[in-house]
Amino acid sequence: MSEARDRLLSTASRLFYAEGLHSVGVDRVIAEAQVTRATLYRHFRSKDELVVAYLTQADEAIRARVDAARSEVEDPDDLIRTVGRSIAEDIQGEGFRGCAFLNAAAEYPDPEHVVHQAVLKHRQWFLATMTELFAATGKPDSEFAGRHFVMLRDGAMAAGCLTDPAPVGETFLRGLEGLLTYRSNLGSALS
Amino acid sequence: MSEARDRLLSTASRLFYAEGLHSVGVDRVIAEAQVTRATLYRHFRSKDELVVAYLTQADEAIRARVDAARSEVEDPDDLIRTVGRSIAEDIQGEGFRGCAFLNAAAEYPDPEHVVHQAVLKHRQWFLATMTELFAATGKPDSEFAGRHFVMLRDGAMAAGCLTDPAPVGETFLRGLEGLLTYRSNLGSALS
DNA sequence: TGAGAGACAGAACGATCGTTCTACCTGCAT
DNA sequence: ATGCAGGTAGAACGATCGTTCTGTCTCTCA
Repeated sequence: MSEARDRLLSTASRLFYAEGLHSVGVDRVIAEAQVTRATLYRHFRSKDELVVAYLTQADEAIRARVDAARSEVEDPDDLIRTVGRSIAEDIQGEGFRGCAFLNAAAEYPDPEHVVHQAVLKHRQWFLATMTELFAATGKPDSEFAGRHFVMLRDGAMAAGCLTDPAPVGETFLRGLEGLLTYRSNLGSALS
Repeated sequence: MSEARDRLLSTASRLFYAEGLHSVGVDRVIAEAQVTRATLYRHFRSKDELVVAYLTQADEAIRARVDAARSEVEDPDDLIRTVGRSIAEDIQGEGFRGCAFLNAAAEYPDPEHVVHQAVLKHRQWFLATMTELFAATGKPDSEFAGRHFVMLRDGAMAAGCLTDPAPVGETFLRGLEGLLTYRSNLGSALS
């Protein structure tokens, strides 16, 4: 859409992710985006809506990456590994500050709040998607595997910005490999 | 110490944990603790210090629980299971709102900030302690096992307040059992 | 040519933030 | 008896919060 809107959203995303949602006020955003207050409120009804737009953008970026991996990798196990490696790379990347959604949920604990609900929506999609990927391996109990994967991911994302990210990424990938190995010894799903 | 200080700290803990650090102002705290502003600032130099006191109290409570388990359970594997069950119970408990430390880190990303450092201190202790417990099993690679345990815990704590806690707790305990099984098939540590 | 949308500038709103202040009262220890 | 620590009460500080407002200027498209 508008060029000012893009600058607004990308600036807000950068600041929100790096410094937190409540810590960054609209004054900071409009100053660094070089936009006036009126412009912000023309494109976003409120700060909450700006936060939701930030999370929506992050959600779409992740979906796009998973979809890309899906179309590039055929083998179900390798596809899961690809997603896992992508996560491990994120953790090691410059300026990594944890999961944008987990951080947002920590700041907006009220389940009724729009921001909190945006987090839930993303997480529901991600869990369902990972469960699908595990189901595609033909092994049983993909529900548990999906939850296990997400749990490892959440832990890795949370710890990755609190300690040296290298061993965190390594532990995550090794844990994932353990899960895949465990499942490789299972019989095929009956249903 | 003082009776007003206790009321202050317990009220602050309840509000901070339930609603977040930045969302709860000092006005809320003093109102619900039925204490005046001057009383708060007699006992705590600033709000930051009150937050640190809240985290310190939580840290001590967790250390006490681990120490209690340590003196009650002899078998190393069972001791780890006991700590794991304690975490799973927390997640299922009334009013669970995630890990107080992970939530605090999300709100205070600056590594130099006293609150952030209180989080790091607690996590260093916890990781070191769990690594010790795994080392006590006599199996090798306790470093990885400790990191793996903490990663599962972090993921479980993060997800436990975002979805139905029952399957989260189940997944966590099943993942932990998988880790213990994997290690039971390892040879004894050489060093 | 003229209308309307989008961005500009900037003042101002009431509310809340964390913090400091003066002043008075009480209970306990020296 | 005196002093002081710890509590009460309440006003006030400057700063920042998110939001709304009145204007003006500049494009684009009918």
